[in-house]
Amino acid sequence: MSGFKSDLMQVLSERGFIHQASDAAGLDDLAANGPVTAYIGFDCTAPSLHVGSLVQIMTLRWLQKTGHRPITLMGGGTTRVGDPSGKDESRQLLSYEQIEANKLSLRSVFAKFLVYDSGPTGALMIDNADWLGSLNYIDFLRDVGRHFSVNRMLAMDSVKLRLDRDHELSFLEFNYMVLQAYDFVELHRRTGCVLQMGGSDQWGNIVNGIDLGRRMGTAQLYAVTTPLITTASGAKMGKTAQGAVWLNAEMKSAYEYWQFWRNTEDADVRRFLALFTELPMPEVERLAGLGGAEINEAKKILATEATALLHGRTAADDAAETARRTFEEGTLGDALPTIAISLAALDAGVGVLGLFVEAGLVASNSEARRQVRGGGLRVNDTPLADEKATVSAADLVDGTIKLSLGRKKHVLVRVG
RNA sequence: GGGGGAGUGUCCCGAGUGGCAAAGGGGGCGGACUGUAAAUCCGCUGGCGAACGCCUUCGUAGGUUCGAGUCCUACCUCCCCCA
Repeated sequence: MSGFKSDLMQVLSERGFIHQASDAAGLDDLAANGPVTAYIGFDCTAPSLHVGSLVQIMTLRWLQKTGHRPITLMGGGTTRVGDPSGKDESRQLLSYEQIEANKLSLRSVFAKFLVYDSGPTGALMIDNADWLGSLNYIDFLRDVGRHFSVNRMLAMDSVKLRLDRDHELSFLEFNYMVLQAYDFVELHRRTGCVLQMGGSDQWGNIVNGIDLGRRMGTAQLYAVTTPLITTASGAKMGKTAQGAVWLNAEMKSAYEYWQFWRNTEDADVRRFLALFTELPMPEVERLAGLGGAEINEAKKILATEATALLHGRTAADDAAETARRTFEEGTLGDALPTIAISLAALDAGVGVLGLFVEAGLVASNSEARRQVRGGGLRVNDTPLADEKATVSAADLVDGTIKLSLGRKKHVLVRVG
């Protein structure tokens, strides 16, 4: 597995980032001899990235740390077309305004993981709308389109999936791979970029880019894909009941993010420590080797380290401390989610069902009712037996009321 | 253009003789057991309501009927066969 000369390939391979590589030895040589410029493309289909994209971001981070230059390519252009890879139905087209809004919202996250400056390894943020938006159709077909064989395109997994299942693949989407391939060539011309990385579902698209590059006379280009991260139980990473585990702080607090990692399955601890923290590998091995209940210590470290990368060390420590107080001492931590309620309303008495809805712990009064019947709701750690109950100022403990759904989710109510 | 088939609880897949808030899975949430894990077992899984109950829901819009997911008409979308 190891035996790489370059720090880049050595690190990526030993930490489990590499799923496939087009010419690992060639890339290793290149990376050992000087800075390599590499990019990963990001769709602008949502206002935030979620943990599913974290592998890609970490890949770029390691790339930069080992002395190379990362490019985050925003798919401002390609998102207008829509990537059919891995989807068996086409998505709703997003409006240009939506795409722009998403793009702006995504940017902030990258700056936490990468250093953007003008130095030789300074990261670049580029938008493929810069060139895709102004393409001339005829010129594009003559220059780029002639290098694509429809025969081969039809054999691509992303296309075949749709055809085999009799699902529609629009001509629009059929062009996606052409545009992405062209991106690679264009980025090579503009920045000397020779490596494209991405999730394993992007393999076909990336290799197409390499191919197009050869036909259009670029230098040798390279591909590396990362494994699709699923939990040991087979579930896709990043989706929870509350929705995706978002990276933007306003959509997922540091505390909730910490909790997400804290609840990692035992069998995933080693893999996740390697992928989502920067702890040295010997330390990762030591932590992953902890048996029985001790593995919980490793999970806490995983949670704190992963949270620190995204939200900063202070917020991570704070989240860890809040969790410790909440779960190990049974007291309250100050990073728990909080809602405010007016003193007047409290004096009048507030129905518990509505309060749990307001706290965001349940979606509706009906759901709250059901949870009460199932014994899932607690006020100040006392199981709620009566759905008609109200809370008042008398329930304040040190100025707060603690609402809980299940063992793990807590929201504090404060007067304000 | 002609003929045939399909669209179901807005998470997904899927049964459904005119009485249906609609079978069954998966997923999710909660409970028990644990280590804030996994596995297992149990409960819940449209909204409002303290409650009898009321409202909304089966591609869309009309119609027949005491009553429509189910029957009729038109339309939309998709699939298959023929041209």
